Amino acid sequence: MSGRISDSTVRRLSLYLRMLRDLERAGVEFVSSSQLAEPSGATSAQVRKDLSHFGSFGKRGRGYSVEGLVRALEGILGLSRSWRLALVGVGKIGSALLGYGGLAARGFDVVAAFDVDEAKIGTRAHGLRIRPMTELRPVIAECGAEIGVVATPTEVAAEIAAELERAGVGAILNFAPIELSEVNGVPIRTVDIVLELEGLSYLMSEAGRRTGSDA
Amino acid sequence: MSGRISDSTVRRLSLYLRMLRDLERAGVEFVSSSQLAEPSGATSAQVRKDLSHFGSFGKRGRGYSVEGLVRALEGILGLSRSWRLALVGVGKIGSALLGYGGLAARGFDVVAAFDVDEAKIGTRAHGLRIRPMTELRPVIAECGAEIGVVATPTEVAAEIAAELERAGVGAILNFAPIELSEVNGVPIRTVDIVLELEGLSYLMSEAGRRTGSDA
DNA sequence: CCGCCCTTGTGAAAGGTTTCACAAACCAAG
DNA sequence: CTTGGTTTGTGAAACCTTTCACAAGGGCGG
Ligand SMILES: NC(=O)c1ccc[n+]([C@@H]2O[C@H](COP(=O)([O-])OP(=O)(O)OC[C@H]3O[C@@H](n4cnc5c(N)ncnc54)[C@H](O)[C@@H]3O)[C@@H](O)[C@H]2O)c1
Ligand SMILES: NC(=O)c1ccc[n+]([C@@H]2O[C@H](COP(=O)([O-])OP(=O)(O)OC[C@H]3O[C@@H](n4cnc5c(N)ncnc54)[C@H](O)[C@@H]3O)[C@@H](O)[C@H]2O)c1
Repeated sequence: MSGRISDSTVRRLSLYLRMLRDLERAGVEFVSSSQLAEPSGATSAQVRKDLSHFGSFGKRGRGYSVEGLVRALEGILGLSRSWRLALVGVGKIGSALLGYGGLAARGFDVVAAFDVDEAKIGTRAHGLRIRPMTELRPVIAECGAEIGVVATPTEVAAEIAAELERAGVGAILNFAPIELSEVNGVPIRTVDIVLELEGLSYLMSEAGRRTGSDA
Repeated sequence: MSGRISDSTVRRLSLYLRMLRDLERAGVEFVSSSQLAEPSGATSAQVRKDLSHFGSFGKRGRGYSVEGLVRALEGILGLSRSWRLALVGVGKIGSALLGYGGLAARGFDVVAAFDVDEAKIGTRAHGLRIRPMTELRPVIAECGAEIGVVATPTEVAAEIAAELERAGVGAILNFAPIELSEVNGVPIRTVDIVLELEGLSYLMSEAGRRTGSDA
């Protein structure tokens, strides 16, 4: 039980949790691994294997208690608490995030926002005052933000990530299309839209080549 | 050579291409697999293996011609042409995308935008007229958009994706936090920010548990 | 209490990806 | 032309993830 857990397992656990919360809201009491598998495109064996890394949560013949498994997964994923985010770069993507209710709804609260643009500093975006970069360290220390969000132009993204790490965040979410290397064990996840589009481009080209050259 | 190529290989090919384009702009003529590996966090062996699925592009003892490999990867990834995107849902995320120069710069042009909101229909966002949903099919057919982008509320995301597919797009990029199942071989990539944050939550909790319980 | 049906938890097998390690190839210098 | 230094391309090995398949356990009706 519980060695090093793969990224894809963690991903799926999040998806299971989503479904379980829906089931809980709907008043369902028990769920089987195969029902749980469906929405995430996994198999029932995979659900059981994923869970087995962390313990034994089901009742044979009966399935999993929805409520019990929700609590268990929240514990495993660290979602029984809420997390505080510090956003750097209140441009197009940064503003979209500030206005996105889906974050707070799932326990991710943006508690501070920073920018270099003098015109933006001091103004409010979605109820949050935009602060100058000079306040990054003290404010992050004070409000105890655990996750830093990089939404600045690509050229400065690496520098901002380093700055956030020095300011004490425990993880970074990056929107700049650049591979940031994690330092000091601070994990970094990059949301790279262009990379996703290029993946789709490959698949479409591949499909075209196959149908085009077969005959 | 060339069986089914894994997702992670395609991902890395995109990253290699990015670096190669920078090198080309900088006037570098040759590059070795180890130089190419660095920025994407891969190993030189991985670079060579990735490329070997598609052919033989290097010169032993010398490395890869930057220009040659750029062209080769553009061909493989389908990036020697540009792609047309149709955006559905011009809200916070949709607007951010419309204003994002990084898409067009990399050959992804948003050529049509759709919404149900009467207040938005007819207005222009970043030079593009926002169209009613009734025009989805004819306009996509007419302008030949290959990629559909779903930026609507989660509740309607699946329906919109199906609509896009019926309208004839060859791939879908989805921003709603829901796992959409691909139909008719139309690939779907979901950008799920909350899932990324939950992955970070897991890693931070895990780190806490390890340092917390060890002694 | 018994027997039946159902579903879990999990070793073992299969399948896939990454790393290793080295022969083959290329260039440049002498 | 030969030698030496360098880097590719690639089977084989190591590693990791997913799938298989079944014994073990639990509930329920009789
Ligand atoms: N807009 C999108 O839809 C989109 C999509 C994918 C990726 N991205 C990426 O996200 C990042 C931001 O994109 P955007 O479109 O929001 O850009 P933007 O120009 O709208 O916003 C960038 C913001 O960062 C601020 N900034 C610049 N330098 C800074 C610094 N050194 N410190 C702090 N703040 C600084 C700017 O003042 C601005 O407010 C870019 O890397 C972009 O490639 C954007
Ligand atoms: N805002 C963010 O930063 C953010 C981040 C991650 C994910 N998302 C996801 O992206 C999606 C859009 O989020 P948003 O913040 O832009 O929301 P939003 O409410 O700002 O925009 C949604 C837009 O979709 C339009 N719309 C609604 N129903 C429609 C329909 N049936 N057909 C066509 N258009 C329709 C609305 O009129 C609106 O313009 C949501 O699924 C959200 O969960 C948003």
